[in-house]
Amino acid sequence: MTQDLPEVTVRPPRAQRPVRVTITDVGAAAGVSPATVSRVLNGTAKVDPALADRVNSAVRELGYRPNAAAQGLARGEWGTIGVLVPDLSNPYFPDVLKGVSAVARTHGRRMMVMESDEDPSAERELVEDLMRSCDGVLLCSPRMDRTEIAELTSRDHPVVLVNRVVPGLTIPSISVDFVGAMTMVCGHLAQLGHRKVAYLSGPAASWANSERVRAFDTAKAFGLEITVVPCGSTSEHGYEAIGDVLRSEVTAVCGYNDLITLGALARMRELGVRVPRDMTMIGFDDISLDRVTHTNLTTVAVPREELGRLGGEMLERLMTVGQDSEPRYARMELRVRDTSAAPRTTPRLNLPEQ
Amino acid sequence: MTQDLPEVTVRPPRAQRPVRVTITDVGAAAGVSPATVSRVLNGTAKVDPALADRVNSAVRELGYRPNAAAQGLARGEWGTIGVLVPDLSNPYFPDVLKGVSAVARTHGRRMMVMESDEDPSAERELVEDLMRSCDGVLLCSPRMDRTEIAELTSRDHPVVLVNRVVPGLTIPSISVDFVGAMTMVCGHLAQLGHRKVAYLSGPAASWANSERVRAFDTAKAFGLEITVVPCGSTSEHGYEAIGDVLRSEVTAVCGYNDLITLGALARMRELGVRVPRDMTMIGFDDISLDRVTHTNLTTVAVPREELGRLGGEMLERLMTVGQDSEPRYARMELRVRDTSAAPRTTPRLNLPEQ
DNA sequence: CTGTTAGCGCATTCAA
DNA sequence: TTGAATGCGCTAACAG
Repeated sequence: MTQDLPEVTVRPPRAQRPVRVTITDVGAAAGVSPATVSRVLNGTAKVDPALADRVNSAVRELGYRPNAAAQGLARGEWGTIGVLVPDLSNPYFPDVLKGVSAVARTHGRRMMVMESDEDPSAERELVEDLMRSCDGVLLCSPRMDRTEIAELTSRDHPVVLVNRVVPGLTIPSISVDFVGAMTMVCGHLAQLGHRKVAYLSGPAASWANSERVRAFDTAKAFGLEITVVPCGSTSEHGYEAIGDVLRSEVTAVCGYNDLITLGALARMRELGVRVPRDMTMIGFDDISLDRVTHTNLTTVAVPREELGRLGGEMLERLMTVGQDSEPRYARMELRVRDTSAAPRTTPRLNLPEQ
Repeated sequence: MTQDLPEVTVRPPRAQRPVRVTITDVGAAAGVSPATVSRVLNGTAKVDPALADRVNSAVRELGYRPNAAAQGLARGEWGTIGVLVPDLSNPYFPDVLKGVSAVARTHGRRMMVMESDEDPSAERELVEDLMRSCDGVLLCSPRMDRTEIAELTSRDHPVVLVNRVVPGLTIPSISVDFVGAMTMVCGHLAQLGHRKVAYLSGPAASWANSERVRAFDTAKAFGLEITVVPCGSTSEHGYEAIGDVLRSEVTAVCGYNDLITLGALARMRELGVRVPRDMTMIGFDDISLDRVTHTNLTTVAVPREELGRLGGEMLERLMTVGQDSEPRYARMELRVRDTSAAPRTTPRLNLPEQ
């Protein structure tokens, strides 16, 4: 030997991979066939209690855990559902996820989560990925257009839409009547005596946003004049967007969601605009941040966790029974609180725009 | 025929299951072997461009998507990482998830999410489930005790701890120096002249909480007297818990997190206690709700998304290189803003407790 | 460069 | 009741 070096000089840093204990190992240890182990573990068939005991001990001793991929392959089911959301930072979606997660576990399923980062063009690939790894998919507030949704749902893979309804397509969906909700808001404003209102709109690709906007046509009939201001989805967006609005003659501002409205509110306070004396502010979603913001925001309550639960249930039904359910709507509710009031001055007559 | 009923009277509502297009189907359609299809899809080996084209067309026409379970089984890898969090409603965790999700996709992995609902006894099973369906697992703020962590990580399955360090065990972890952070807070308070401070503590099983508490021993040496008040993790908890505190002589309140502190703050405002004039309030995490709350909270900034990213990276390394990395710490920072000030009155001398 | 073969770990036939 | 055999869909090692 030239050196004292051991035979194997370089041991490549082996990746930490589980030493797989298989069902065969368990069978061997318990002195039974793998099939019996499977039966004991799944309760698929009656097994001699004595054998069952031996199997169970072996399982415990070896720390055996069935390989989910193998089970999935053999059963033709992954035991997993997928959820796509636009943005995890938006408190709206974690609440939905919470609901989904709960029902998923109830049905013994795992939950895969993907985030599109508000990028419609990213959704397609993510959904495809979910489809090939999950038994069913929940699309939360998908930003893609109806053509893409139609295509994605045409492959017969269970899909449920949350927060989106695609007219003309019979896709199971659970949503909120956004038009109705925003109409209620407009009614509230009209009754208070508001005439000119600004709407801080949501993400461009958001269906929930365009639905809200649709409500304004009706509102017009009631004498409400609504200016749509491009905004976004975060409090920052609201904070930034409100500047121009203040230079207009509006007496009330509705935000696409609570975050936007609260952001705008913060800016207004900085500028000395008092709410609701000088300006009525209305949110959407009811993120129940009251305790945190000390702002009793007038808003529309959307049952986010329930949306998740109901969506999960629909998906479950779709996967097991294969029933095509109708679009459903969760209850929502206008919560009139402290940020809406009659405009201080009688609203001026509509002057011709210059 | 007795009736006009069709032959098959009752078609049992077949569950909607994907018609599985397999790699063999694609091969057949393209006139090549399944292996070749696999090769062009994975770029595993050089393939005649002509064949590749035919394969690609076939894939497109048939709408083929590889079965993730089968791939996982064949490759011995699921292409999935799992994340366990205590509570999705706590804005802290979605932010971490966002970071994890981002790096996961970077490495072509999917993300499985589970929630323990702050129940330490639920974690065990969830982690087991994650382990048998994911290549690696990220435990975020696990509530279980160190024994259980030790056991769970002893099976050689890649696990990374986020927001938790287990002394004595060499488990890769990414966390924040909570003791140091809280010590900075205490120093800040001491320098302002505070003597008696209340701490609204976090979830009982939270390690991050007990670490924060540990800092108070040091603080004692600097003359700070800190009362630990059981609280929780939500703004509601803070709102409820602050009542008793106000009846004591403390001049400053620290919360386990921003939510608690803001909840307490809301209650104090209701009661006419002015901040920071009458009371100094300090949070933790820096949930950057400023825009929303219009409260410039003095707090400790914790880089949540970065924690997720770094945790994900560590896990990735662990899975591929198998390198046992040291516990790492993310940078945090005391952000002194508008809710902390010197106590209005000179703090009274320490009177003997009665 | 390509096709054939042999598992991956499990559930589920089918016999015994 | 139990064991042996088969296949889920795919990748990888092997020949050609």
